[in-house]
Amino acid sequence: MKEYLEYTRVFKALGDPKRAMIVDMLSCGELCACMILEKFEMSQSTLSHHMKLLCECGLVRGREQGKWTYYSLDKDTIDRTVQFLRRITTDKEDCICKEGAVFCGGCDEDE
Amino acid sequence: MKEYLEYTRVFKALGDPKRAMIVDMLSCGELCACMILEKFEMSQSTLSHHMKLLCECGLVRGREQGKWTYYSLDKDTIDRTVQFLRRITTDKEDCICKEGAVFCGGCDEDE
DNA sequence: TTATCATATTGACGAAATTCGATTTGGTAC
DNA sequence: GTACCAAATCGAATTTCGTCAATATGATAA
Repeated sequence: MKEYLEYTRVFKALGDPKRAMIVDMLSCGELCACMILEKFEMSQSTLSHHMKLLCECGLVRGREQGKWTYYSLDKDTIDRTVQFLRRITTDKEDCICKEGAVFCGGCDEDE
Repeated sequence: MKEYLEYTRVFKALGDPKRAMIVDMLSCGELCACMILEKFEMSQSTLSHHMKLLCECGLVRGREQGKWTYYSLDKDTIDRTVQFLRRITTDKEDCICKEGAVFCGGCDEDE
């Protein structure tokens, strides 16, 4: 259950087009905030907010150096997120659909 | 650009824990709405709303039969979403970070 | 037809997200 | 020290989201 919350935060972060584009930009390597800001029509405070969200869910790491902050992707979080997505979309023995009473008598009888 | 919108809708759909759980439940096969409803503490209208979102982004397909609606995962959408996630997080030649002027003079000079 | 059942839709509400301008923080340069 | 720059934070306006009760739709059963 805690696992769902962990990864749905990542998905929520990727659920905004501008944040997905920021992730894409970072795929080639570390960038400082000002470089990212140049590519988008948004205020500095808005970008900072997006970067905070991306960092909080674990997708991105920030490294402060002097007055700049450099951002890069956390490949480990990405790998685990892909694995989670694969897991919840693949048939498996311990699926939550098999826990407890999931039967709907009406449906079974009338089908 | 249109691609970002297409897949961020999928991520947004996966960004809610209950919807992620619904996807997980469907991973073992088709289920009717009433079966899913039994597993969650939410009203029928709320579930219907979630199912609509999951269908609209392409993750889930609905099949109406009599008075029931059966839902199942769209594996193709899932595969393409995983590929998209891999693409935007992997170093590549045609990355958007290489388009146009992305330089931040100040950063380069002072670093 | 009338009743009933499964699901979808509508309308309303509070909570959360997105955005910006203004300000603050903390580092660098003079 | 002061001035300046990059980034974070704050406060407020607007939009979107998640939720429910009530109602509508549409199929089946009697």
